[in-house]
Amino acid sequence: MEKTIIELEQAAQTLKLLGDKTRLTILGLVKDSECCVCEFVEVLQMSQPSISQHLRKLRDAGLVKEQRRGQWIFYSLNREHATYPIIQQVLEQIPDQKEKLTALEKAGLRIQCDS
Amino acid sequence: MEKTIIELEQAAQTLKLLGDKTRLTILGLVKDSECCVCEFVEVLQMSQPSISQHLRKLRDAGLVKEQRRGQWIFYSLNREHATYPIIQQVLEQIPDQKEKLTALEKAGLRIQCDS
DNA sequence: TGCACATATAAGCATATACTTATATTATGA
DNA sequence: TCATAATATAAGTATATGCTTATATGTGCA
Repeated sequence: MEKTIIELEQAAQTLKLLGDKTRLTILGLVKDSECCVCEFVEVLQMSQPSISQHLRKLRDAGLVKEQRRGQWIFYSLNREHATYPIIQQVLEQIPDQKEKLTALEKAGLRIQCDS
Repeated sequence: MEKTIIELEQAAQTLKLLGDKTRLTILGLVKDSECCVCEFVEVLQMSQPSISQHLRKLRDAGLVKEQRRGQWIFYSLNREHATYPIIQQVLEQIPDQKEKLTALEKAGLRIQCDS
């Protein structure tokens, strides 16, 4: 496997974004499945504008992709990003966030959308 | 090899420290060999107080260790830190900083101290 | 067309961050 | 003991950050 070296400046930018509990959790959540804003709000127990602002930073940096489906906007991890290898490594070393989504599911709060 | 999971909060704290070009370079430098403050100043072309302040943050978080030898204080990577695996992975994915030290050496500015 | 929901954006504000300059601390060596 | 070198710390300041509340935008549906 070819090893790609990530420019220091770009690595620092990504690491700065990862260096926040909220954003790190968001990335941990989208690692496995895409999520919409209201799910983040529910899981993280934060205000909707605050979540939106964090998502915007992640999206502006290109770390996540957004896709509108009906009234929801789903966010997913951008695995094509130059710094994705860093994100991947980091996410492997922190607790899995999946259970938080299954808890949502049990509470009937998971958004299932196929429009 | 046992895989250790790093608490999200602690991971975020370390990532925040890594998310700065200066500190990321410093960690890249001490990855291979310990360095003293004046070497960082030379390599990074920044003021001494600024460097010292970055080093303090890294040391307060426990990411680096310091050791006085005569009038110099040498800094090295703390490989016992809980989040060291993250740091290690990140440093593997950015350009090696070693050449900057060899450049210093050629310029006769490397501190060699054995007191 | 109009209302409700999901989301984004704007503006304001308190705190954090990363420098600067000035000064203190510690060690060396004449 | 004094001057110098290496480093740390303090104080000041401009900018960045992450929230808040208020409002705008876009979609679905009666």
